Amino acid sequence: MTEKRILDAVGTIVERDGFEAVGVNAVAAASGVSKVLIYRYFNNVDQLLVKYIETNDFWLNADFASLPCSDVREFAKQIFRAYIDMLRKSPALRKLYRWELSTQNPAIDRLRRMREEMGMKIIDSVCQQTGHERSRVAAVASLITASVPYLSILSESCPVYNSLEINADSGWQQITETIDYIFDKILD
Amino acid sequence: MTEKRILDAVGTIVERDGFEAVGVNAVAAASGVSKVLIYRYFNNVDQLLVKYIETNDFWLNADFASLPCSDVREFAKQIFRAYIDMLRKSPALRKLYRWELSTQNPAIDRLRRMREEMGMKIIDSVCQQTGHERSRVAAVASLITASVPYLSILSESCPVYNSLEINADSGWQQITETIDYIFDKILD
DNA sequence: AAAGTATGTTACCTTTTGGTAACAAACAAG
DNA sequence: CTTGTTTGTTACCAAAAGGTAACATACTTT
Repeated sequence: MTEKRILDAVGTIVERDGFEAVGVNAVAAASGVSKVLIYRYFNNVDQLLVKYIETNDFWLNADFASLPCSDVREFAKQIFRAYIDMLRKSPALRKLYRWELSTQNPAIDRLRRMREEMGMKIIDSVCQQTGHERSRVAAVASLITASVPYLSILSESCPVYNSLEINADSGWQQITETIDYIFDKILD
Repeated sequence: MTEKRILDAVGTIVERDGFEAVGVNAVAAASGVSKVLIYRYFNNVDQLLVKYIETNDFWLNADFASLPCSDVREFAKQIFRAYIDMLRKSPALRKLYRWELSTQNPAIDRLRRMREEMGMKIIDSVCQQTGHERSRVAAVASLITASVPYLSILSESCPVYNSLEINADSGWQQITETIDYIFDKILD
């Protein structure tokens, strides 16, 4: 129960200030639990964060497998839509992506492996069913999947990017439509 | 002269550990200059960073205007190539882009305004000469210009992304080719 | 009832952070 | 010569960081 209170406090801090702000003192203050107990339950802050990431398992929550998959092209579009939705509605996920860019640890490595695995699976199936080059499909997928976290993180402090309102639905609708368009044009 | 030593030290720290690591103590240690002098020359760390950004003026250094601009499509491709090159070869620029995602201050605002202005100018000319919708062109440009900093930052700690070797020339060649390809397909 | 283990609190420690006061020397201008 | 400004050093301060020792309480287990 105390353990849960600590992890909940981590969640609160992450959503508000990001993973960078998670320290023993901050967590102790936010949870009302003594510092010493944090060290007893989790050995140090790193392992606390690992536990937080694992319990909120970011990539297991992303069950793209459940999407309707009639057409491959449509399936890919759906995946990107789900990806955008997740990042747009979850501050914690945005913070995770931001944190990744300046930190390295086992939890992040694991997430990357899962992401890589999932990505390859999708790219493989797209190639198989459309007959396109793997390298081309991989590059397109990378460009899109990389831009989405960047723009969603940026939107928190920069409302407009190249005239796109990235902090509003309208901007993301434009982005979604353009991703669809690229897919229609590229995977012809 | 002392001023230069301080700014140089900032550069060293930024390239190695990023803007987040620039503090009075760190700069004093790296430059061999007393803390007090840092406060005398620049009033605080924020203004020191502003000065550093302004002297290394990141967006004035990016003179895309000097590129050969026969065909618009070719011009756009050249710009993206230059953009990728800059980000790939300058650790400081990568660190700036990373820093931007978690900080807000006047210097960053200014950079964003310049970026926005330059972006709009290019997008305008592309639209004008190809007859494409502004919103579509803006969205494509945003997707690409957002993915490049993300992937280049990521490459420092994650060598492979969707099977692309983003920490090697080969991966970026693939990306460059695909950007060209997208342009040829989209700006038909 | 006694021993042992899990749970919690208080109080302390060191290091590093940003920031300043006070004093010393160098040098130009009256 | 002396006044004032620039340039610099030493030494200090308070706050916040990560981290631990020691003690108290409670709940099992034999």
